[in-house]
Amino acid sequence: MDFVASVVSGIATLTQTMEDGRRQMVGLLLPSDFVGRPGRDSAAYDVVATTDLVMCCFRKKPFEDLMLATPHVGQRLLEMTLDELDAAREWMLLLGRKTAREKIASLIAIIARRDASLKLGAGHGRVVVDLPLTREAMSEYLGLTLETVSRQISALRKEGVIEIEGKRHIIIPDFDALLEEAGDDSDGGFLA
Amino acid sequence: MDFVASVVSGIATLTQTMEDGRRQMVGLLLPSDFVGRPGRDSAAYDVVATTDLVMCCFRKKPFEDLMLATPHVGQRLLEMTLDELDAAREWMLLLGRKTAREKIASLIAIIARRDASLKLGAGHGRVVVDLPLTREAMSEYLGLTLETVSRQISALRKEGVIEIEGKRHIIIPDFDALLEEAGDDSDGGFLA
DNA sequence: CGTCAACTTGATGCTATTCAACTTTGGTGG
DNA sequence: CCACCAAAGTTGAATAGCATCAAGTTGACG
Repeated sequence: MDFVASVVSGIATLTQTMEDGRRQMVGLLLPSDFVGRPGRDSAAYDVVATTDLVMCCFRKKPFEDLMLATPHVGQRLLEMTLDELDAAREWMLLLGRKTAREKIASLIAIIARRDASLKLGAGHGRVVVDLPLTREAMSEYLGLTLETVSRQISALRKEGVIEIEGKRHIIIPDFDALLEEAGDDSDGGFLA
Repeated sequence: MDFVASVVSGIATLTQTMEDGRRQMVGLLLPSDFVGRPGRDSAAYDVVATTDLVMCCFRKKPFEDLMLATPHVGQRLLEMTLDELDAAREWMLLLGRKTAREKIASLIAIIARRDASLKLGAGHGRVVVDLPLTREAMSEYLGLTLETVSRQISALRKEGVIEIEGKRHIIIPDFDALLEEAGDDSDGGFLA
């Protein structure tokens, strides 16, 4: 990787893979997210585009020069990295302690919040989301199998926590009810 | 938190807690690690000292001024944060995809590496470690119950992967064999 | 209209949790 | 010095929850 980049549109994922093929997503790159590390030529993760993707790329060397020249840029990058670290820690709580059901509810809430923060207007009532991920990608995000993901989504649907149109289009009649299922304490920080 | 700080000696943990009391460790602070975030007055995590602890503290405001004055400091802090992010991602793989046995082996390996990197001389043969954590703290690190931690440690002992003296003192007769149990691909990056 | 990928659903088994009893260790005061 | 106690750790039995294996179903596209 000789580049650093910023996601303009589309979605990419960062995943780690074990020798025997087990995979865990460790980063979900949505528009406005930053990729790559100045200062190291890492390649420890697979970066995979899951949709058509437009990224704004910079060669690493000139970018590093820019950082030295304008401390403001480095400042901003540190802030973004700290936000990512916070998100990673929230994610660790999810992976280590939440049930399959809570994991699914959390993921839907995270995605809903992410694209509410773009489209403006959070709202606690009726919310509509398009899942940008396949069931398999969700399972890699959540540390589950894709079958369990499918089952839990069905369960949430049957109990009226979510409604589904097609395969990816989700309607959340009551966002607070979803958060309840996610096990997050109410209104929880707008991290991711 | 009006401070930022650096751990001098002793050990502290960063944990998140759910309403119902489930806890997940999200940071293990060993000597040389940095705590706190310039730019935000976070308090989303519990910071708990698990041993006697000496930290080198700075009031946040002057520290931020220092960062603006000397870009080098910000630079270094960004590097450290990116390292932490890498460690967090490794940790996510552990939480999401590893078995209880692999988790335990991984934790022992991580700790062994951490204090080998201080004491110098990695070595692949016989290694000795003192676990700085209780079984409960380990279970919070690994996303397991303390009973499972205890059982898996016993299992590794019975199979000769590790030897135990007292409760915390561990001898690793063959470090590579331990790594094998950890499921990490051989020699895996020296991240944590 | 056939095909393929994504998804759903069912049956079964295994891993880690839960609940519970017990053992070991280190520290404290009689 | 040692008996006692609490904290830490171990071990067992039963159970729950998720994984695995195995068919199906749906929907988009050629």
